[in-house]
Amino acid sequence: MSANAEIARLLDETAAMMEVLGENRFRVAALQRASRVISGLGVDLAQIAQDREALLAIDGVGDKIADKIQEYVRTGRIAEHDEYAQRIPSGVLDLLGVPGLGPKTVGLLWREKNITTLAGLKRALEDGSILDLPRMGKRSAERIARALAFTESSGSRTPIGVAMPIAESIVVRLEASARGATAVYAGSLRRGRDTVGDVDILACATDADAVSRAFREAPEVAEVLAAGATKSSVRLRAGDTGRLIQADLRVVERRALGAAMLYFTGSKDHNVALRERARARGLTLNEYGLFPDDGGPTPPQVRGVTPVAAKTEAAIYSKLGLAHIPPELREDRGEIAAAEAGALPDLIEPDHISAELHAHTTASDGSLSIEALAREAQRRGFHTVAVTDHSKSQTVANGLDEARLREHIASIRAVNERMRGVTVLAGAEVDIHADGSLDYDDDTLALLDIVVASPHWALTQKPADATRRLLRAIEHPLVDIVGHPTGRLIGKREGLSPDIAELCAAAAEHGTALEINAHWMRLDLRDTHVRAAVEAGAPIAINCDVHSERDFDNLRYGVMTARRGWLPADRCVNAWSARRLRAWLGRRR
DNA sequence: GCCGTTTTCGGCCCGACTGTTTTCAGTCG
Repeated sequence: MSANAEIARLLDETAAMMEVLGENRFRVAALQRASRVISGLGVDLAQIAQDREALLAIDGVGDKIADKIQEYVRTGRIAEHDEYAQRIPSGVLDLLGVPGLGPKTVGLLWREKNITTLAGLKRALEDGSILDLPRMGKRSAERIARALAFTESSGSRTPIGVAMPIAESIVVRLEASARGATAVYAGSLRRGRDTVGDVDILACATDADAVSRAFREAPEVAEVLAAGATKSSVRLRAGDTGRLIQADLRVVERRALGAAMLYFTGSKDHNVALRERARARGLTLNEYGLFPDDGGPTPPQVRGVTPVAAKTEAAIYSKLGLAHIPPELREDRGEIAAAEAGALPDLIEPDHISAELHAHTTASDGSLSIEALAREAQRRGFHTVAVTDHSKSQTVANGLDEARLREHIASIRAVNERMRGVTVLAGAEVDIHADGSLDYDDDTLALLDIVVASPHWALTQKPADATRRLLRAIEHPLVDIVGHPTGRLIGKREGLSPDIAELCAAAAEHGTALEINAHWMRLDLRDTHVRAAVEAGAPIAINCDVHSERDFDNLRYGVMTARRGWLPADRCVNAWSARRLRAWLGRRR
């Protein structure tokens, strides 16, 4: 695990322990904020820890947290974390992971009933002893029991590729449920995060009740958690995955849809920053609109105060003196300052993509023939598609040895001769061995139009080894793209933790593209890595790693990840004209 | 514990819903 991830985890755990102990909530919030900022940081804290000014320049990092970062880099520990860990059994923090159990209840469970593990909680629910606690009735106990079952079955976050189709089908159903109804999804899904905690839906309709009913009575609903006049929460069965995912619906007034979208899209940190900005301008912002701050005793919308802006997000940003900020950027990572300065990036969009540069055919583990692949690429409006089947070491994927590769290249060239309107490139996805050497020799690589080099195994190497390995591939004169550089699988495999800054600098120097693999199980590079690559000046590829026709549909997840990394279109090789792409591929051949 | 166009102290975003209460605490986003 990288230093950043570990420091973020220790700070977050410290905050959780402080919360259970009932300590000052602002100190807790400060640690949580620092943890979030650090986990999304592009630079490696281990590299800059000596530079105190650089640490203090990080949002949310002050003297105390800078001390903790330096302490961690020096000793591998944070003493304050250890002290709290002495006072609280570790299982108590697991209890906080159960939805509906907050620090107060967890603290009570621990102190009053000595419940310090999920198993202990389960026993107390079964034997009814949990009912001894103050404010703990039968209904609360039942709610906790269901929440516990939920965490055990599918407690972790859901990949965007699973959640997005669910959200889209809910939107369609709600819009059909009442005349003139409008529905949109918000939350981290709209921001394009690689995983989501839940699905947030907003709806407007004259018949709010009909929309709410349609939401709660949908066939996928396994359980209704809340059913208010404007807010409903349910747990849904997520397709055939066997897991459950929470979905929340808010029914809002059409005239305040923009304010609601802003509020429910988040992120939390972005919203807090916007509210602080509003306050500094004598305004107050909530999910009903941007209002003059008249210091009234009740919320302005309750008193019929006319909002300064509410209907659209753009109007609210405008009244706050900001350009409209695309959802993918709303993470409080400098987007507000950029919007104020008119310096937001000209972000890439799905329509900009006109080449797929990582695709497999039946020659290795794909399901399409070369020709079927080419036709599908053409149908999607692409000017170029690269056939990049696996190299010889990928025996499980039917990787090609040199002899088969030569035949394959001839077949690709033959198809390319026949096709009109789309260029089919002869390429390969070549394994990067653990030491950074490649799976084909240079003479073989020189036969190809394009080389994607990817790590597929030895994905538990030490960070320094991984950095050396990937650097060697980036510096290789015949490598055009490094595919899914860390090899992570979301929720399943952490993958490599190379020094991203070093890789990006080398990629910029050698003109080698780093790939965002658009498959929703990978999304690797991840958003923060893309941001580092953009800042370093490295080219980026967004590829679908096509194995079947449907894989092309994953492009949108890759593009959302790119946007989260502030990627402008002209830095993405897949968005270049055929001519520019050819010139780049020919630069060293 | 952070932070500053209200600035080095004294604030720190705001509302919906539930359950167990008779007016509100806890949780969530």
